[in-house]
Amino acid sequence: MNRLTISQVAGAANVNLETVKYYEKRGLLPKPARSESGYRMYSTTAVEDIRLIKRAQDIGFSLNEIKQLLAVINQESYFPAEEIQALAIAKIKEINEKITRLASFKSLLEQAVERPAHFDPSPKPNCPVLKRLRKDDANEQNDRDF
Amino acid sequence: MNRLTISQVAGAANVNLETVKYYEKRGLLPKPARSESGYRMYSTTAVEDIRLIKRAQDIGFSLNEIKQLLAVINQESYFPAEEIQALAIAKIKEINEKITRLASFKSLLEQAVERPAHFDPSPKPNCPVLKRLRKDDANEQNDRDF
DNA sequence: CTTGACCCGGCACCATAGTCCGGGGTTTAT
DNA sequence: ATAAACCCCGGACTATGGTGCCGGGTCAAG
Repeated sequence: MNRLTISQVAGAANVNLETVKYYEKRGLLPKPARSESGYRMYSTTAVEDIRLIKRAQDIGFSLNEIKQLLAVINQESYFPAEEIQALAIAKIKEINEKITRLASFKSLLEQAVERPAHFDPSPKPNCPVLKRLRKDDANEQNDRDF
Repeated sequence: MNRLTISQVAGAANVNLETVKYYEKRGLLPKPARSESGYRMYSTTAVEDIRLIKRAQDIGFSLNEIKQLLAVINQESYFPAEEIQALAIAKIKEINEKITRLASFKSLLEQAVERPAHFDPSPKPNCPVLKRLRKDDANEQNDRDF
């Protein structure tokens, strides 16, 4: 309850002021109290809320997903507990997969770094790392929705 | 060298045909050989290329970043080895950070799952998990570029 | 040899996630 | 009490990553 203005919140969360409004419009941030003259008044928790959203986003969730996830996290679910439960579990699974992918991509890059291109400036079309990478990558056929 | 058509490649990689063209246009996929009549002819490696792109993307890299990363990975660098080295190292660091974020977000969700909302259907505004989450989240102030 | 499925290039269109702008009030520091 | 700085809302604009559509050529099966 620190009566922050929108620009203070935006500044503290390191986002554009418009982004704060945008998240409000999208329903990711609760509608803040208003001053007599109509100015938005925030408490410091709003800053943390935004930071959480940004983290979730950075991790690869869309704003809609984050909205759902927030409902799960603070149990503001208007639909059955089992559903949100299932949602959370699905997301956890997704996160695990993502971690796996990150790890393998990372080792890919590490290999590339360890074997620098100092020698052999002419690019071989079939370097072993590329092949390896492709093999690593070939299994696990996730069905995306395009 | 299996002489795949674009739709076969797209089908195998589970993306839209237009996406394949798009990646080519963006320089993420090498320009394929053409048949006499101008049809694109792919080898099976194109499928793996696309899958790799999709994975990298899923992990949070933009197409431009992926383009650079691909250059690093298959050493098609037209710029100094140290630079691509540095790029790769920076990306590895990024990946590590992302893994950390994923892990903490995951444990957040796990907590929410473990403590289902069966009891107390009225949403408390200040549930302990939310607070916890916010605290977890409060440190580490990464400076984004908005 | 025709018909349906496929491909070409180019351009239009879409969703997501912001970001900016402008006209008009408000607050604050001088 | 007045300028500078801040806020309001609505709408336009941007970038990214595709996706759709179209007229026209091509390929393969019947």
